[in-house]
Amino acid sequence: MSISKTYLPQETEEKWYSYWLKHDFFKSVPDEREPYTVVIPPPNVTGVLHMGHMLNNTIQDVLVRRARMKGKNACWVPGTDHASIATEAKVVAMLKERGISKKDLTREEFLAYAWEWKEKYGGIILDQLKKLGASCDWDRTRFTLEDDLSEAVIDTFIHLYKKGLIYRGVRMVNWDPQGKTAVSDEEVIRKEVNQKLYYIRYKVVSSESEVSSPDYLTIATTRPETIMADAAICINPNDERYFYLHGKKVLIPLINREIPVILDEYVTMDFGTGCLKVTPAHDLNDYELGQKHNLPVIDILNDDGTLNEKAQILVGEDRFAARKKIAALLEADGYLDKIEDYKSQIGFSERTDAVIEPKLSMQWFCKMTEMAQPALDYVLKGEIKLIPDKFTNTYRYWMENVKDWCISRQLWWGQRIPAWYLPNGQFVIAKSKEEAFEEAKTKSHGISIDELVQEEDVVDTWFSAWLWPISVFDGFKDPNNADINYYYPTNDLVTAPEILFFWVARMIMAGHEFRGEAPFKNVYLTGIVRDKLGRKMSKSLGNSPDPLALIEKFGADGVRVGMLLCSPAGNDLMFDESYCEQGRNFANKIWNAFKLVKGWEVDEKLESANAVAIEWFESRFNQALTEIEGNFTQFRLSEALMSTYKLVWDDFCAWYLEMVKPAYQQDVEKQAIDSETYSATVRFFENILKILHPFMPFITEELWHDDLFGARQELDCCIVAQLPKGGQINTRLLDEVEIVKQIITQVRNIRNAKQISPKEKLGLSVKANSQVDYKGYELIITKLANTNALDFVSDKLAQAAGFMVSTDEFYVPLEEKIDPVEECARLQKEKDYLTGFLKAVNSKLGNERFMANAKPEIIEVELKKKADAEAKLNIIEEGLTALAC
RNA sequence: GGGAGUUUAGCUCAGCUGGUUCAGAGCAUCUGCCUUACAAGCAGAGGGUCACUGGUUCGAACCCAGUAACUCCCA
Repeated sequence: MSISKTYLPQETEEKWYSYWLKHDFFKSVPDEREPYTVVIPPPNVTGVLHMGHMLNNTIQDVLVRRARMKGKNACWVPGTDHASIATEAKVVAMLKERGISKKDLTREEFLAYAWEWKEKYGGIILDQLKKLGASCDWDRTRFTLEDDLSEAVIDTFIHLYKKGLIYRGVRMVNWDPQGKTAVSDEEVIRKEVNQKLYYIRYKVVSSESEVSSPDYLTIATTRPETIMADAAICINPNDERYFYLHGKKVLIPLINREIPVILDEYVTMDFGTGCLKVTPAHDLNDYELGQKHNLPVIDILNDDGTLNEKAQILVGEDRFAARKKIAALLEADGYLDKIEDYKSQIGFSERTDAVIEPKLSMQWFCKMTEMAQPALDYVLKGEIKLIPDKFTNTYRYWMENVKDWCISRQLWWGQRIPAWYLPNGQFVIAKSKEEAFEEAKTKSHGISIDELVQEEDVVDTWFSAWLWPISVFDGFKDPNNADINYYYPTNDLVTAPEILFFWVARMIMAGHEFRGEAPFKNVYLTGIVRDKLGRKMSKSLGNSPDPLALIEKFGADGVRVGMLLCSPAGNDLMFDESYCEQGRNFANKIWNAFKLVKGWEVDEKLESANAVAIEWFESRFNQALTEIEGNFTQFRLSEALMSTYKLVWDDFCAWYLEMVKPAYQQDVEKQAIDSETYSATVRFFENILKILHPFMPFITEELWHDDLFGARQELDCCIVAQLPKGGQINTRLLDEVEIVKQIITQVRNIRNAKQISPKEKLGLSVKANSQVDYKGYELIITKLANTNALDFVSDKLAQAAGFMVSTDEFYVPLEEKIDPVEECARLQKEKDYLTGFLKAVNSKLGNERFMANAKPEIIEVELKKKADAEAKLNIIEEGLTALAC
C-alpha cells in the first residue's frame, strides 16, 4: 500500500463496496444468531437521491453495521415504492412530450409505457445508495408493485372486505383535477393564499303585498363560479338583521333558479354578511349542512375542473377562468356588490400542486377506528418506542381522532381494486374474474362472465406500503416461512416524522391485523433536512446539494459523518457543506495517524518506556466505549459519533500518539520503537477502526487490510469484525492524567505568553502538596511540555513563572526577571476568586435549611469544596507573603 | 381557532433525578507556529443577562404561571 499524503476516497470506495458484495457480507439468511432487521422506507421507484435519503440511509446503515459487528445476524431489506400518483404523473408527462395523450391509450397500453419507464429509471436510486455505502442485502430487493406484493395487497383487500372493514360510499374527497384522482388528506398541503371575497346579491322572491324589506340579500364568497350549484342560503336563526328572510326563497343570479333560505346556528353572524350560500357539491361543510337540511346536491364540475352542463352557463370553462368571467357577468347585471381582498387557506395537491377541489364521489374506504385501538396501545404501552418520544402525543391524538381511509385512486399505475360489477349495479369482491363469476351467479341468475366489469380504480399506494415489513418476507403468500418467522418483527424503523401517520401508524395496524404483532420495536424519526437559512431543501428552491456531488467532493465517509454531525434525533437539521468538510478532515486525520504508526520500526533492544501512556489510553478507550454504547442505546447517534471523534482525535492522536511517538532521529527512514509500545498501539488502532467502522466504513476497511495488522484472511474484514468488549477502567489514572495534561498546557501557555520557541527546553520544578506521584508521569511531562527532568523542591522558586494545578505548585525558571507586581496581581486575582468561592460554599454550609434538606452526598461535596479551597488559599497566602505584596 | 414543540456562545447542539471548582462540546473566530503523521494540521486563547417577567425552593438553564418570537400538526 502506497501511502499518499491525504486520504483519497475515490481509490477505496468502489474497491471495497465490490469486495463486500463479492463476499456476501450484506447477505443474510436465518441462522442461530439473534436477528437484527431493518426494512428500508422504500423510496419512489423513479426518484433520485436527495438529502433526506442520505440522512435516513446513513442512520440505517450505521445501525445495521453496528449490529453486524455486535454479532447479530443483520438484515437490511431494500426496495422501492411504485408511488402511484407521482410515477403516473411522470409517465403522463413523458408521454405528452412524445405527443401521446393518456386519454388515447388503453389501460394495458399505458401500463406498458409505465413499466418501460420503471425499468429504465427504477434502479437509479438504489445504485445511488450503494455509493453511500449502504449495506443492504440487495438479493432481497423488493418492489411494491411486483407480483407477490400486489397479490398481498389484493388478498388483504379481500380479507378486510370480508371482515366488513372495507366499504364503498359517497364521500366528499379531496379531488385533484390535474391528476384526476382523489387524494388523501395527508397528501393535501394547505397554504395561505391571497384571494378575493365577492359580495353577491340574490333577489328575494316575494309576494306583491310585502315590499317593506330590501328585495335582495348579499352573500360573501370566494367561489362565485359555484353559485350555480347553490342549494340554499343559510342564516343564523338568531340574526336579527335577517328575521324578514325566514321562510323566504331567493333567486340565484344569472340562472334565476329558486332556492330556499334555511336557518342554522352553524352560520357565523359576523363573518361576511351573515348570509351563507350553501353549495353541498363543492364544499365539505356545506355538504354536511346539506345532508342535515335535505338539500339537493348539484355538481357543476367535471373531473378536470371545468364546468359541466348543470352549471347552465360557462359550460366547458375551467373553474378559475369561470370565476373571472362570472364576476364580470355579475357586475354587468348589477349583482356584484363589491370585491374585497381576503386571505385564506387553500389545499394543494402534494403531487401535482393543483388546487384541491372538494368533490363528492363514489370511493372505497377502509374503516380505521377498530384497527387504530391496538395500534395506539402498542405505542402507549411502550412495546413500540417512538424516538424522540415527543411524537407519542401527536401519535395518540391522531389515533384517537382517526378518520376512515379513502383507499381508491382514479389511476392505472397501482393494484386494481378486486371488485367486479354486475350489470344491475351490484358488485362482488374476488381475487379473479372466475371467482367473481362464481359469486356473481348467486346474486344474478343467468349472468355471463363477460358481463362482469372490474373496478377501474386502483388502491392508494399506502395500501401496499403498510404491508411492507410483512410482504418483503413473503408473510402473506407464505405466512409461516422461515424468513418471516425469523426476521419479523423487525427491530428499528428509521423514517421521517411527516409520514408517521400515513405510513408508520398503518404499518402498526397491519402488523397487528395480519401477524398479531407489532412490525418493529423502535421508530427513529429523523428531522427534515433544511438549508442554512432553515428552508426545507427542495428542487424548486434549488437549495439542495446533489448528494453524489458531495460524495465526490468529500468522500462517502466524509458525507456520512457530515450528515450525522448535524442530526440530533427528531430535530430538523440545518445542513451545510462545512459539516461534510469536517467529516473529510476527520478521515484525513485518521489517515495520517495511520501514516505515523506505519513509519515505525520495532527495535527489540529498546526498553519500553510507555507503560503509563498505554495503560491510560486503555482505560480511556474503555471509558469511551461505555459512553458510546450508552449513546447508541438512546439513539443519540450524533453524540455517539462525537464521542468517537473526540476519542480518536483528542485522546488518541493529540495525546496518546504524542506521548509514545519516538523522538526525532536524524537520517532515519523508519523511527525505532520498542515492541511493547508498538504492539499496544497497533492493537489500539485496530480497535479504533472497529468503533469507527459503522460511521466510516470505507476508510476503516481500507486501513484494516494493511499489513501493519498482519496478514488477513480473505474474509477477515472490518465490516464483520466484532466490536471490542469493554474492560478495566482505572479512574485514578484517568484523573491523574487530566492533571498531567493541565500541567503540560500550563507550560505551553507560559511558552506562548513569553514567546519561547517550542524547541527550547525549559526547567520545571514541582512543590507537591498532594498525593499525586509525579515521578510516574515525568516522561510524559518532559516530552510533551519539552522540559528537563522534574525538579522536586520544597520551597517556592523565585525568578520563575508559577502556576497551580490542584494543590500542587509548579515553577518554570526563566531568565528574564519576573515582575513582582505582575506576580502579585496574578496571585491576588486567584485569591479573590477563591475567597468569593469559599464564601459561597460557607454560606451554604452555614445555612440550617440547606444542612437539613440537602442530600448527604451533596453536603459531602460542599465540605470537600471547602477543604480544597482552603488548602489552595493557604498556599496562595504563603506566596503573597513571600513576595511581600 | 385547537394542540404540540423550540428558544443555552457567531453557527449547530449537549446539559439525563433541581445540587461537583463561577454552564459544556464541535465548528467558526483570534494569536503564535509550514515543529519529520497530518496547514484538510499543531499549540494556545477569547466568547454566555441559559428568550423575557414573576413564582416555588436552602438551591433553578432545569419545576410552575404568564409574555414574546419561531416551527410543526390538526381544523
